[in-house]
Amino acid sequence: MLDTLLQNIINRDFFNESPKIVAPKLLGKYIVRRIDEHYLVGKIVEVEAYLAFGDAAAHNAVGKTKRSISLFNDAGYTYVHTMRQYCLIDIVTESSDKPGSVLIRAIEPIIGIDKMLENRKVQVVENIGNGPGKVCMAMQIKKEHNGIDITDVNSQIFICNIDAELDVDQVLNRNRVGISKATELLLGFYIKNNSFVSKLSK
DNA sequence: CACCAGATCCTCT
DNA sequence: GAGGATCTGGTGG
Repeated sequence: MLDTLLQNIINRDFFNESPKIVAPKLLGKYIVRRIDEHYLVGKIVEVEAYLAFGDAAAHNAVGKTKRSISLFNDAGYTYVHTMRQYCLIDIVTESSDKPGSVLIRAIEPIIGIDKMLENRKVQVVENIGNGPGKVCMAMQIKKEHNGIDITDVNSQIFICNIDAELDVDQVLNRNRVGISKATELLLGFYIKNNSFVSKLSK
């Protein structure tokens, strides 16, 4: 399976659309984290779109700053930032003059499950990656991975596609989680009946 | 320089 | 379901 993944890396064109288009397309794709010679892989089961313009919850809302500068890269680069003591990872969409992105909120562990359980210090597989901070802890994604090219097989992080497209009725839509601005926008997307999607705390 | 909100998570009740 | 841990960047004085 790993070999098949490595032969099916998603190219930049896939990400070169608006975040609200890219977000649902990313569901069911595989995020691969290479650490030296071994791999951690998770299926993306929940994402959120953050728009390039007019989105008060997006980190680009106040323009280009030290924190948000990676959002102004071209499509297919990472935007890793810290939220309190945790890291979160986005994929940048569209071209550099349109700083939108898609947050990876949850993964279903596929390869390297024992290592990810250890990274997360948990016993239950469902608790490995059901939250954006948990995804980064499980896959050992840190600030140093900000601004890297996820369409390059030589990168430490890239994204692959080996499954058929999800049926539209398998994708559900909801408000974004954990924000206080622009809460009315339905820019959260997740796979229906998937037990690895993050819980709503409220 | 000080303050404070924030795309979170964990440990209790 | 509530509250605390913990920390960095953005903003204003």
